[in-house]
Amino acid sequence: MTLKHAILGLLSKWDATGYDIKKEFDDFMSIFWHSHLSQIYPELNKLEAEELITSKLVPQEGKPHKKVYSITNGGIDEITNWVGSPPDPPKIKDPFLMQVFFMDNISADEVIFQLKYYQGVRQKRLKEMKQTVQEAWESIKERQTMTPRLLMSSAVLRRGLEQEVQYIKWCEETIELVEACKSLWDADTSTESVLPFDEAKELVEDYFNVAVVLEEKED
Amino acid sequence: MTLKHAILGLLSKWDATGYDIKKEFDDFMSIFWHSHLSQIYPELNKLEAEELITSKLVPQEGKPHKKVYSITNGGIDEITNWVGSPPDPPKIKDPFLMQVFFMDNISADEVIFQLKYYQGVRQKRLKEMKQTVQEAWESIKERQTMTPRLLMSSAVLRRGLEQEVQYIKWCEETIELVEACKSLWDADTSTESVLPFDEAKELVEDYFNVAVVLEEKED
DNA sequence: ACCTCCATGTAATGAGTTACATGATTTG
DNA sequence: CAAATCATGTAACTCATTACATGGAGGT
Repeated sequence: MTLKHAILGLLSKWDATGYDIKKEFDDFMSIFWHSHLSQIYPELNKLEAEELITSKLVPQEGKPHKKVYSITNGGIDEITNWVGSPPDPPKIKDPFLMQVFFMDNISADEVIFQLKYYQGVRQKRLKEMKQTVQEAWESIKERQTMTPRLLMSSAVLRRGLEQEVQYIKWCEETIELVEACKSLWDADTSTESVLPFDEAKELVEDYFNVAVVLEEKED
Repeated sequence: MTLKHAILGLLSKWDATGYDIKKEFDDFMSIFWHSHLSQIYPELNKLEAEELITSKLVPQEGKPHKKVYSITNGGIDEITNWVGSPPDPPKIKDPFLMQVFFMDNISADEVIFQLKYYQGVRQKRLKEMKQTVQEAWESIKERQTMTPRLLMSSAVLRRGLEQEVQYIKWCEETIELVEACKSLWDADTSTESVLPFDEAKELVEDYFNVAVVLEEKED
């Protein structure tokens, strides 16, 4: 249960409504968290009951009323404590990588198509992220102020950007690998044109070595 | 609901027990999936009821009996279809990145300590992954056979490895950044030694540029 | 006219985790 | 002698997603 800390962390900075929190999740925290409004609202009520946050109703003209939450001293204690505690392991669910893992079930051409399609999806996302970061950076430069908070959130945003860049590069390299090993998919039909093992071996080893050195030579 | 497809995907390759499936998740699929036995067993029963898989009881000596599952034609259809369909977006929950995002709440020294600690955690994991991949690769070289299945799973494993390598590098670079910007944390106490904005700006821009080029110059 | 933004919630369902229950064999 | 491995499951609980409900303001 870390939605609690995602909310407390945000409220340790500014007061906010449930709606604001959701937007912050989507805009700047999507690399490590996500949640629905229908989960955020009950959680806010729970945190208020635990006296980690308080709220006040703010009526507005031409817009619905809003409930603005503030963190309490108890809430500050809770978040400070949590930030300095040993982290839980990440829980990743990446359906696309799972599809790739099982793509021997479809043809080489379809594999390439899927990889290209997903590369496009990621490229689009990278572009959006770049723009968000760019805008945030411009407003920092205008204010001429750097704080620990801005520094740490920049660090996380950079991690998100480089993750996208690398995912896109991986798609590219994997497309090339599949392209070069296409004939492996024909193993049942024609025995002739199938890639010899030693050639495939070379290709896969090179593919690994662009990203990570597997064997450190010992001599 | 993709646990279904994780199981069907595995059974499209070999027959397996619930226990085997769990091990495969932990050993080779942990980069994109994870699940508990208490979730796998009921799911297997459900898939059998849907006639996507079948089972037979195999008694063993000195070990508990086991229930070996095989995929049916219906199951093959289901997995083939799914692999070629547009993927759901990934769902990441990375509590450590979230902690980093909120680490303005603790001192610069504590931040550096946390980053170093987690870097160690990731280094350990990388080492384990390297060994798993190495062993798998050795056995492939012995068999002298390359198949689409081995190719695609290698691609996913490499993605996992490079992800770890990059995460470790990010920790390193972020430690350096925080080290250089340490005095930002003293802003309240001494107004003197605080880092001027322009210097901080330079440091952060360099930090971004090692990983990703933010602004493409247009002239 | 329709869609998106603002704003808050409840209800139902689905997915995931932890705890409980059992028990022989092998490894450190 | 304790811990891990093999092997299957149920029950209780927490967390996450989708659907439902409401409604005005402003843009295309």
